[in-house]
Amino acid sequence: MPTSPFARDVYRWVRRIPEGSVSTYGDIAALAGSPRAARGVGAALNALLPESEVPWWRVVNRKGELSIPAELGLRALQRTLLRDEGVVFDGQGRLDLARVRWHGPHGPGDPD
DNA sequence: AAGGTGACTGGCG
DNA sequence: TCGCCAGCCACCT
Repeated sequence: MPTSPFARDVYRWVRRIPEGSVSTYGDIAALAGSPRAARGVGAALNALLPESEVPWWRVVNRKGELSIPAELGLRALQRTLLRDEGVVFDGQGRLDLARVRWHGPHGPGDPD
């Protein structure tokens, strides 16, 4: 349910993140055409939450951490969903972006 | 319709 | 790397 053209593009790109991979707010913002709208990506994802078909849990911050607020157990849910896809967290609750980061539509394995 | 908020980031010490 | 800070910008009153 895109409420705006921007949100529609955000969902569109997030849907392309492969299972077992993640992307960052900044990367999605860039793909959506607004490189500086990383916060906007968060706002767009926040507007859909509960059981959307959009894999919002595959979006993390630039440090490989979960930015979603811990309240409502959403943080734990995201961690669980990612773990179930095989995404590994290190001892500091972060994931190795160099290894699980999705390289976009032109990256290996996802030619456009 | 104007102003506040925040699931962000890059730059700098 | 880490913490802090000031832009940024889409969302929601």
